[in-house]
Amino acid sequence: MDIREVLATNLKRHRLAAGLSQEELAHRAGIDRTYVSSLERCVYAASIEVLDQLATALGVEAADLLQREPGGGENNGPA
Amino acid sequence: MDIREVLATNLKRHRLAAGLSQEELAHRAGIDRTYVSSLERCVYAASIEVLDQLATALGVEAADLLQREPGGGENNGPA
DNA sequence: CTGTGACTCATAGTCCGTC
DNA sequence: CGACGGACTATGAGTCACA
Repeated sequence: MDIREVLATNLKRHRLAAGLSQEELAHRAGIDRTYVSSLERCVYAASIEVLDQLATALGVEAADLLQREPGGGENNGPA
Repeated sequence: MDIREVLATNLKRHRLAAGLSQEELAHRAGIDRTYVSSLERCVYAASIEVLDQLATALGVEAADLLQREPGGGENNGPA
């Protein structure tokens, strides 16, 4: 599982949990609306700088946005 | 406190804890020798992709490298 | 409100050599 | 082994128009 997906998933989860639209989050984080969209669609591997901005705008820690889900991208074996 | 400093500090701490040189870590993470040096000197704001590579090479989670130190750049709140 | 292609600019990331 | 500068390439960062 790419780290981008982890970020995209967590970003969306936290954004929805905060009851914000992509536009609202983008506005709060001081970044472009379409950029947030791109991040949630794994178009980019964000730098830690925007990661920090996003986290602050969501009221969480940067590390929270990189927390991998136990069972989310679970791999059932090659068989 | 810049997020870069947090990364630089944690990166160095974990690298030393693992008993690795910058060269060794760079080799294990599959990234450039001088890049690790630059990261520890806050020259760049790494993307989450290299962050993940570094974390894996160190045997920790990407989120661990972004964990802020309580007491380092402590801010007493906006109030 | 959100996804997407296209585009420009900045910088992340590599390679090389030196101290 | 680690800091450092330069040149280069790949990709992230930021913005617009349209569906």
